[in-house]
Amino acid sequence: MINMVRIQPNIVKWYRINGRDFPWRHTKDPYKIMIAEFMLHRTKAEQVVPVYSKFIEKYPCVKSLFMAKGNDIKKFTAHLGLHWRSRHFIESVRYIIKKFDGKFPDDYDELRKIPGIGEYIAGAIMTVSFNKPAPVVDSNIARFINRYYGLNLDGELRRKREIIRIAYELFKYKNPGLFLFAIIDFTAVICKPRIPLCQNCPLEKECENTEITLCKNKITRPNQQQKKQEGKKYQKLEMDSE
DNA sequence: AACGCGGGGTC
DNA sequence: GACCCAGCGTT
Repeated sequence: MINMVRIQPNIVKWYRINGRDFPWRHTKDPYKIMIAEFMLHRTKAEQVVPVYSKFIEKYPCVKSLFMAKGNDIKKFTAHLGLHWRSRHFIESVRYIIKKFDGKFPDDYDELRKIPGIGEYIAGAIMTVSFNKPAPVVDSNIARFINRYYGLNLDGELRRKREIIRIAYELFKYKNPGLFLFAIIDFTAVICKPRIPLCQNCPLEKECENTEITLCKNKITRPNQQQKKQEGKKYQKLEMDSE
């Protein structure tokens, strides 16, 4: 059996104190979430902020983007790389207008049919915009699940059945959209790819990561100085009692 | 299941 | 230099 009683409240609690703030976190509008996620595709969030803000200013809704010229849209993605993504901005709203009369469906499988929307973005819209659980798995969430439950899987973690199943269970939280933002920041700052800050982790006690002992003994020891400096910014949290 | 994509930052 | 980033479409 999977133990996940305290995971979400603790990650959310950590997030309320230490989380990052981004403009797309102040809306539930599925259009804006979609635009943000298109831009965040393999791209650092900090890099997306100015581009997103200007884009939403110019194209605040589905219809305004539908009327836009392709060349004008390309100017926005020019500084983000992966230029083929500009197709998504154009074709997604065409599809939404044609098939859904401009209104986003609150259904995972229907969202998946929109050009440019894959499993992750469909899940993000379901949780953030519609407050419904979905199996949202990005590379960070996959890494967290693999570590915390000591699964020791390797390869393409995001597509492993077991990881997707656990992610779905995790997102059956009362506020799945909030949990998404929280776990994204938590995995970016604490349970990060290299040298996770285990000593600042509110979940350390119940974490079954075998990688951690390896990390503590071998990898992080030469970097104690670095870890201490980073650790100062984040208070260790007590476990939730609920 | 594996691969390419890209500018921009970090280590 | 090597590696990573709120993934997706293609093969």
